[in-house]
Amino acid sequence: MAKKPDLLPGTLDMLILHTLTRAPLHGYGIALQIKRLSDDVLTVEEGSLYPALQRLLLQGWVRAEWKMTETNRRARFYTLTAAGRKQLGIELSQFEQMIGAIGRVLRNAEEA
Amino acid sequence: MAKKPDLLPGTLDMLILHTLTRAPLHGYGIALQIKRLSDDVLTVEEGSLYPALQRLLLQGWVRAEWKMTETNRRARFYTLTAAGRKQLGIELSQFEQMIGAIGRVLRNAEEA
DNA sequence: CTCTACCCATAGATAAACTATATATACATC
DNA sequence: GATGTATATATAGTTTATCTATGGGTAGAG
Repeated sequence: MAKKPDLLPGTLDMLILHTLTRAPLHGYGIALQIKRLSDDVLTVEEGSLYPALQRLLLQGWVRAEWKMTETNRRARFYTLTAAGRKQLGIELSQFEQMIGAIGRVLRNAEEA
Repeated sequence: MAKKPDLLPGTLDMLILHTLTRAPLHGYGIALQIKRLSDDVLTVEEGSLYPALQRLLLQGWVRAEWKMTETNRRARFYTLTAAGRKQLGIELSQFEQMIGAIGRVLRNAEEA
């Protein structure tokens, strides 16, 4: 019926950083977790995920190391840095501000 | 301290369509209203606004006519069409679904 | 006659996300 | 030993939305 965007643009970095607050994870695991926690509403495509992780690395918000998974596969595990944790806080508060502002606009409804 | 995006990408069309549910408005008025209702959090730049209005026209979600404003100026007034109203409904429900999904992901907090 | 607020519009840059593709391994099943 | 599926990373190329910067123009106040 309607095209479904996979994500709300501008929120991916925040979601990834948040996902890493619990424990280090590899890219594939991050994508899976976001998908599952969102009840399949949010889907992180590979072509969005890996460039995003490169961005976060470059900014110093995460660091990465190659390890073996529980299922015995090579994977790159990402860990949130102190700077990343701070950045997450910034992004969360900006996001909430935006959502609040959009809510105020939308609540100004068509006259009763 | 942090760069402030003017809008959440992907939400502008929805905001414009919603603004027109009350009454026809010209572009400048739409931008002002969004800014004011959001307490200056959301700023619709002209370079975003007018291309967005062209998109909406092309999709048949609004129609436009030149009129004079109360302040005696030429302006293009946009009116929501039936299709636009329907589209607004679709975008609102998708937006709410997204916000809900993001909320579920973010609520999965760092272990206590 | 100058300044400010009002009004429209587009070209070009930037950035984020998507599609498509490539590579590769572990393990189960046939 | 072949085949398939789920796991895992990565990039090239496209699309699209938004922003920056710029251009034009008018009404009315001072």
